[in-house]
Amino acid sequence: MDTPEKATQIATPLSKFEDSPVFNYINSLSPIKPVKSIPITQTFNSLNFSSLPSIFTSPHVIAHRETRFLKRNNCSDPSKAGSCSENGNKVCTDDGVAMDASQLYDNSAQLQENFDTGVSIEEDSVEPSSDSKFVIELPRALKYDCGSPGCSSTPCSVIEANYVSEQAGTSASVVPFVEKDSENGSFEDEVHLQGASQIGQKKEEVGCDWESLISDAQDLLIFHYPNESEAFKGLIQKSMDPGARFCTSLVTQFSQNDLSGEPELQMVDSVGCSQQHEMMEGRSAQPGETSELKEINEIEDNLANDDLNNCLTGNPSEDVGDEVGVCVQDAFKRVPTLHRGMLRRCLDFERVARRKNLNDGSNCSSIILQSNDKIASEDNQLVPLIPNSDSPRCILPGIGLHLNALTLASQDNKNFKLEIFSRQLSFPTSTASIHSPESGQEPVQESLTSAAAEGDMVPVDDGVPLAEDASQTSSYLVGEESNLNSPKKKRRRMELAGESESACKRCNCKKSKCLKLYCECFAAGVYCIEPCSCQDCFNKPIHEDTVLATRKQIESRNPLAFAPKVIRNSDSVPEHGLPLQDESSKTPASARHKRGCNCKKSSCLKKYCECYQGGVGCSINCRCEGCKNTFGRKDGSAIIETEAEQEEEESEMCEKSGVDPILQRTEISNNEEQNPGSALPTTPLQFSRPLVQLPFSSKFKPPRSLLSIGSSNAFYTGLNYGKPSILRSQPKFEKRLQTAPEEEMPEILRGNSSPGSGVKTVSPNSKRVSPPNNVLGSSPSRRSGRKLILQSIPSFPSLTPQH
DNA sequence: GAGTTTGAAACT
DNA sequence: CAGTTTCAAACTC
Repeated sequence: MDTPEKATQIATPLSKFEDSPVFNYINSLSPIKPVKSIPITQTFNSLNFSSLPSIFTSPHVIAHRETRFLKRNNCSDPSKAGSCSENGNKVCTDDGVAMDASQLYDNSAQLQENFDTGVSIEEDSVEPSSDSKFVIELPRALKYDCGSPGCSSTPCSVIEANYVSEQAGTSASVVPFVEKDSENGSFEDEVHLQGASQIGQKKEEVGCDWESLISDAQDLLIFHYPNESEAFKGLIQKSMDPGARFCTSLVTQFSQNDLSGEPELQMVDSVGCSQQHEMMEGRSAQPGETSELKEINEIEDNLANDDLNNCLTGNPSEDVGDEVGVCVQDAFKRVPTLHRGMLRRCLDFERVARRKNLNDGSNCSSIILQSNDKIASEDNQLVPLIPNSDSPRCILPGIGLHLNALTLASQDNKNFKLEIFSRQLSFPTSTASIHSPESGQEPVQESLTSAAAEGDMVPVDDGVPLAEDASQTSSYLVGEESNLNSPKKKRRRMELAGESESACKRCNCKKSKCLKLYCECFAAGVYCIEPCSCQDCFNKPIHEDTVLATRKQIESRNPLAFAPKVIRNSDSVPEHGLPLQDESSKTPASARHKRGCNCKKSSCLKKYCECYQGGVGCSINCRCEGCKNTFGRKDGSAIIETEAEQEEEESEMCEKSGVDPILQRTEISNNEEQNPGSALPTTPLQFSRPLVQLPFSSKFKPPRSLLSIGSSNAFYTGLNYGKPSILRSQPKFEKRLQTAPEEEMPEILRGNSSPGSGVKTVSPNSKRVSPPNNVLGSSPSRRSGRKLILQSIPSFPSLTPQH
């Protein structure tokens, strides 16, 4: 449905757009004329698209944001992607209409990321309906015009056109956004009307774009990170594709505060402009979302900045894209050059490799290519790539950072955020969408959230255990921020602070050389830093090659080794649209440990238990004994966590009171069993969780691309999901679920040892296993499990259709 | 801070 | 795949 409609839509929007005086004006300005995108993009978009949503949704609460990030990133990415990978060509080649979406898409891997970003953006613009699109485009044009004077409208226009086409292609994929877009559309319309006069708004928009850019830039930074400032510089200045430059410039601006703030970057003009345009487009495309994304990006940026500051006083590399910075400068000024810190910690080993590649050729492209290579092995991987790219930076750092930033965000950051928000606020719907973090913006967020109401809004579960993501992110922050002397203290502090504590990963390895998963830093995909008490540490940039090689080895053994251990459902749920579940998703229970724990003595009540440590409940995948995980017991399938949790709690209560825990457990197990099976299918959440886990846990290896990504654990999961089709990320889930569990589900539920068994119920809990069989048929007494199951079965199909 | 416990990771 | 060993975090004192 997407493609055809998109095409038509695109055409309409364009036509409309063209009709608009603004468009005409832009056209006059820009030498290049807008080219309609190629259908091919759609495929990418679709792919990316679907993947993104699913990915984001499921893994972590943050995932939503991430997804948005991705989207945002997409927006920005497009520019980046364009600049970086092929995009670089695009962006750079303003002249040559580098914009070719097709080119961008050409690189599948690149496409994934790019697509994701681009798609989301495009989708927004396109999907929203011709009107929305139309509106979006116009704003873009305006933005471009206003935003980058030097760049002149022309590039922008071209870009826009390209985007439009692309968007059209992608639009289908991003269904969800469409609605928003539609909303935005009205808003945008206004913008258009105001258009010319709205330069100030443009700035704001630009700021948003910048934000997106920044986020992108962060990504870039991350990529470059290994190289550190030099890498940045090199990437930015040298190879930097326009897009990359753009991003980098943004980043640098952030980092450096731009303070100098001079719009030096004329070089960027064409390119930069194009990038900006792209960025702008991204924004324009998704006014609301973009704004959100921007906010997120900003947050990330802030976080990154903070982190960087904390971690490194290091200098960001040089600023390249001052131009962009100029517009954005205001907002970004605050951002110091924290990137480095981020970079340090965030190491994406892969990225490092990418950087190398990038250095060789086009930075971005090379990076993408690498990822692609890895990913290439697996079709879906492309999608993963995106996540990966994001994940490392965005997810781990980004997300965590965001969260942290929100909470920790310096006043400056807050101000910046506030500004952004205010700006966004100007945009009715779009602004609402903004997720911004909690920090100062809460009020706004609330309003926004109410408006958006979606998972995205659901900010992160900072408080609770986001599991790795959060931990990682936090870790980064923490690591940088708190350079506590003793790791233990630090850790404890972290713990005290919250789960994020885990984020700061400081290792104390003595024999592993920090090259094994024993090392938390290595496992998290970050380099060891001073705070670490490790001995003979090889997990340092100096030993980058060794680290990468080791990482590859480990990944070869277990592609998911570096994937996030905890998978969150929340994202997926929202998409599906189950409200209740959404909430449940918020709960820790919603998330599940990828592999599950194997606790025998800790009762899953101590940090020995990875599930507990990750702040998630135990799942079917767990083989723990005497599980008392307060976040959710095994049986309590994540699915209906809320209920399950309640039940669990009740059971616990009973236990405490003297009731047989075992009995309860059995019940629970039944539920779990039921849930597992049901969970997958039934509610989005349910299935999302199980799905997520199942695929990985059960299948495990699927997603290699993710692996390649490495650090991007969270993303990883998302990636997997993402692969499928654009919209279908969920569907994919379903498919996967279906493929794995789902199809089996019925049997499993009924006959198979356990639904979970499908996945893994496995031996440990033979107890549970037996019940499952009965579960469906037999008893089901209470449990929501049945309901879930029943629902689940039907729901599965229904879910897809809904989409 | 040292020692113990614990469970994941790695190895066989 | 199962069992054992290694390892480092988590925990206790």
